[in-house]
Amino acid sequence: MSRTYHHGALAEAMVEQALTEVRVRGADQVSLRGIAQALEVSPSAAYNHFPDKEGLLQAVGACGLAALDERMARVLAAHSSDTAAAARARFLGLGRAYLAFAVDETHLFQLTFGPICAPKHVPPEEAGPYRKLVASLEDLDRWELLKPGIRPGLDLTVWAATHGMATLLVEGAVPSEGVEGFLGSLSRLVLVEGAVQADPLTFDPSGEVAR
Amino acid sequence: MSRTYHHGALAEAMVEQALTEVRVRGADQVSLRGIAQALEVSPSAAYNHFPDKEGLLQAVGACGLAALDERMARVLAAHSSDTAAAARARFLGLGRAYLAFAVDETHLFQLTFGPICAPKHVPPEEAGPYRKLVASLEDLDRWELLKPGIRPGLDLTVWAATHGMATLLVEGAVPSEGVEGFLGSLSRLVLVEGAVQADPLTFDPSGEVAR
DNA sequence: CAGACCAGGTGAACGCTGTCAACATTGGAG
DNA sequence: CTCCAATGTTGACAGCGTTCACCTGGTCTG
Repeated sequence: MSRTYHHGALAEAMVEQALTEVRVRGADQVSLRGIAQALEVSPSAAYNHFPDKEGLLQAVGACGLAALDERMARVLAAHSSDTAAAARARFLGLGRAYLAFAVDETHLFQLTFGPICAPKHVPPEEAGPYRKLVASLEDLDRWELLKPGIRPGLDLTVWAATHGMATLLVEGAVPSEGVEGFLGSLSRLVLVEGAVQADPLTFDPSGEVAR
Repeated sequence: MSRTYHHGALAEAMVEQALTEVRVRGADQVSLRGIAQALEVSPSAAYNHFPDKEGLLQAVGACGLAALDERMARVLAAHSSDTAAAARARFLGLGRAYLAFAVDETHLFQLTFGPICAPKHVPPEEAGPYRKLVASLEDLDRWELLKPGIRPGLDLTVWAATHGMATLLVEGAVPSEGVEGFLGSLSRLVLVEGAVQADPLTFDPSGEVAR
């Protein structure tokens, strides 16, 4: 029906539209004008809500970070019991969630961790994904599932490994079949032997991106 | 000194000009027209040598890969002796070279491993940096410096960790002071204890970019 | 040695982009 | 009821990548 002169929630609508366009075509293929046109709005309307195009894309990137965080939160919720097996499952599940996000939200991942957005994020120590990783490692430590003597600096190293594997997947340098091998190898480096994994550790890749 | 009508080596000159502009301003801040202007040449002249702007940038990205490879080659040359200590030094030196490249050639690194160039590279198994890493790990294995049972998949994991740390540095998510801590932690995961590192392992960050 | 050839240059033009300044519209507070 | 601040519009600008028709001049051929 005939749009009123004032849209009412243009900022949110623009982020949402930009989000869907980023997901299918990639961040550098979306144009402010295109988004405005899709919303039947003048191109310059955006400047009432965002300082510039980068500002809009940064908002989209924040959505990407939130979506990743939510995937990881789902993993934690799915393995919340207080057992050694669950601690292992959380650790591997978090890694799998991170990599799954990279694989099936390639463009969004690239924007979220690319040059436009990365410098604008809150410092990683305060961001959800990193904190979840750290907590998971502390858990493993409590259950004495970590190899002895490797704790110092482990957070950063595991994060770098996972994030690096994600970017290699995104760049197409490694096929997505390599994910399980990577997780296996990482486990071999970090986890104590024995305690063969008990539960299936499946992760549902339901592709919802929040807000 | 009036330039002749035909430049003679426009392709190389454009790549070089683009390279220096990428290094200082970043790939998405360089324009074909700007490069042409700097070379006192018509903007459309580029299309005699490159299919489009991406083609030119891909050539620049290839230079970046070559520069990284050369840094790593220098490390190997500096620790070429056939001893266990040298094998260790090569491993750590390669990692340090990779990270040093990311730190002081941030923009070039981003282009080289970004969406424009990454898909165009030769498969990593044939590229210099990855092969050098693999060779280094095989070396460590020969000297029995690797922790037992971790060999399968190690190449990919160590590569991912190093590349991931490099991207975190580039994104500013981790300060460059974290490099040594990372290398220490990675060593702790991968290398057998004892054999404290003997030689200083310094790496000269002389900032030459080839070609 | 004339002349054609063609790789490699030019210039103008097109459509697209992000951005801005000046103006229009309107819901809601006083 | 009035006015205002928030929000949208219009028109313009400069710069971008890209294309097309044309021009230049060294090299090879008859």
